[in-house]
Amino acid sequence: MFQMGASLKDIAERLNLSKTTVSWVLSGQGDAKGISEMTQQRVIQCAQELSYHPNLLARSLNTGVSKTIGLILPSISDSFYAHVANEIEYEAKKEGYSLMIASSNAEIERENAMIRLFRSKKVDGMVIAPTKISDREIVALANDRYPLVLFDRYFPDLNINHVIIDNEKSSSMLVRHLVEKGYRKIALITTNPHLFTMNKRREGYVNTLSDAGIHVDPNLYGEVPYINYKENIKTTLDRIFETVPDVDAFFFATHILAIEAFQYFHDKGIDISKGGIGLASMHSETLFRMVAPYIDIAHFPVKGIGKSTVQVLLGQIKAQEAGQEYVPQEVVVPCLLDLVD
Amino acid sequence: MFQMGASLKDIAERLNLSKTTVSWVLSGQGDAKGISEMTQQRVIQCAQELSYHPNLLARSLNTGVSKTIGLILPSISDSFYAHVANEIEYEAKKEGYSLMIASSNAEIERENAMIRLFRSKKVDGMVIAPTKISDREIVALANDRYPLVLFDRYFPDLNINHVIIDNEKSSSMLVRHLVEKGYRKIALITTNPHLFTMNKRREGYVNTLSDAGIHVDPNLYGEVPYINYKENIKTTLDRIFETVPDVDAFFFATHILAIEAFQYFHDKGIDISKGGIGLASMHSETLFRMVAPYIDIAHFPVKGIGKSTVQVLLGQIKAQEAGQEYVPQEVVVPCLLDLVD
DNA sequence: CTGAAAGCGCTTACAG
DNA sequence: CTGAAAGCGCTTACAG
Repeated sequence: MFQMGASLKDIAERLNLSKTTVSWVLSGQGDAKGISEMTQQRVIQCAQELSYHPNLLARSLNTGVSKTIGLILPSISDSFYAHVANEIEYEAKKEGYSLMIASSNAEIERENAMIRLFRSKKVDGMVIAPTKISDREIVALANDRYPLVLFDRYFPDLNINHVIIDNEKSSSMLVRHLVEKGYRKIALITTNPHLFTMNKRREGYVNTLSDAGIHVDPNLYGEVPYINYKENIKTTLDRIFETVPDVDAFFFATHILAIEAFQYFHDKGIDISKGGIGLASMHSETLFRMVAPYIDIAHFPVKGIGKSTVQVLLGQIKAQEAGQEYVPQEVVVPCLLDLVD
Repeated sequence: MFQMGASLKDIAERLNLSKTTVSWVLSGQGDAKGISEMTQQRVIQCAQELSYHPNLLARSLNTGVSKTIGLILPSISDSFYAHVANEIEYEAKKEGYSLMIASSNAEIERENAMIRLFRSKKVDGMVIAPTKISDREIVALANDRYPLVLFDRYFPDLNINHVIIDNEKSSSMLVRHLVEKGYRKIALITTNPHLFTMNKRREGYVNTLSDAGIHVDPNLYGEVPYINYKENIKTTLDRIFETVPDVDAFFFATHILAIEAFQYFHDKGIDISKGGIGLASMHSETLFRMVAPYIDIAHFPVKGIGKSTVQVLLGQIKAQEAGQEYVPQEVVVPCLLDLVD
């Protein structure tokens, strides 16, 4: 070890006071407990001299509250998750909570391991963007009433807090706008269709086309496995262009697919800087607009997701601290539509 | 509180064993301590039934080791920092460490507060991308021999671990390549010049031009204050085009400036998709290449930075655990050059 | 106005 | 092969 640092006891001994007294003044209860002004001064003084840092582990062990929340994401570097993480950290900090963060790499056993670890580290609650439909440790958390909120993805049949976006509505709006602009052969490019989220986006697409009396051509549907999607998307697009040569628009169920498609179009000499081909995407990235000036975008509300997520989590923590029965919540945060004519 | 969960004591009582015995088998020392096979089975069995989660706070309090490292970044959502964070988390996890993360928003008092908090939370060490030249709490950490490594920016006069990139060399290479391609009026766009990092990049630029016998025109130098850089860069570029109308190339000391410049060029009708104007940038982002196919890039080695950073940190932790004197290290990770002819 | 004591859940000499 | 006891650094009734 390097320097272990001074403890309450050190200060108490040095000042010939009890640990109790020192603890009280250092935790701001000096006046409340009626500690004399002078004693308080001496304590504060001494704490500074010894450069006292309270041991929050000891406090947490005692109080059962760690003032820490655990965040588990498929990846920290993905720009969507990174932005949400940033918001969560900001909101948590405002309420006096720190953040432990871990990525699951979309591997279920990693996710499970991280959940167990965070439980053992006694985080007060967790925010998780889950990897798979339902799962052992998440179910265990829920059963034990461990404060928990899911986002991005969730399990319709599990009664757990979750904050999601208005998947169906936003994709409906995007597709409707493409239709309004005159596009008729609109391809849907999506991934991991077992995800509830992706399904909802697909429903939005299908329903909107049906409502508009447009045939939903299965040949215009492309499903790109998440693993190796950068390669797989090329095959998918090739196939669509082959089977439906007059495809006139593309709707990407998530921005990472759009990015790869841009590259594909570029390589194929398909110009997307003009308004020719119709484009729409759920979420975007830096420079999206410059590459595809006419793309319609439903921006994920990262701020709203981060904020709701923390609010809901703290709501559960506080309710349970107060011994109340807690009813899990669903929060739907609308996307910000960015449509171009 | 929700469920407090079972403790060693609960298991011990239930099995009529001592906490010692239970602790030993659950921490894998069963065989070493010669606990009978049967007892071990019973303990493990019971732990499962009670769904025992060891309280790592208690362990840490006892052992003085939290197996946690603290990471402080200007921003979690910035793509460079997010990628480094991802690597750090990965490397740390491999070694059994968890990550606490906080953003300083490039505000010095936030940074200080987070350092104090992490000290109190007893992280075993910290990785910081500091905000300002030198600083109270960082100096305090160094004085107390607290395991610490700085990255991205650092203080030449403080003897602290740091991992940085080959700023001067990489910018030299970029500028030299522009010169080789025939550009002569190369503007340098930089920010926060008080940063050691930015200075080095500027030196690379200046030296390379001088060596090539090219006049270093102060009018070609643009310094964009970090605060509100998205607005400020426009003024800067306007000024350069005014004073040096035949400027033929731009070297951006960091990618975020390049991104804004792309927008500026686009708005001004300056086409960068052809090879006309010379471009170079330290680091890049998604879609960079599509927007500016001919830009020369020195990619920041996020993997290398993440890896070195935890290696060095763990090196210090282990050395000090072993009671050895530790000498702070400097690690320079080279950028990956991506030059286009 | 201040203190002695118990306890949070672990680990680890020490003892048998 | 197993246990009693002290201690990590805090907080918090309880007592005076």
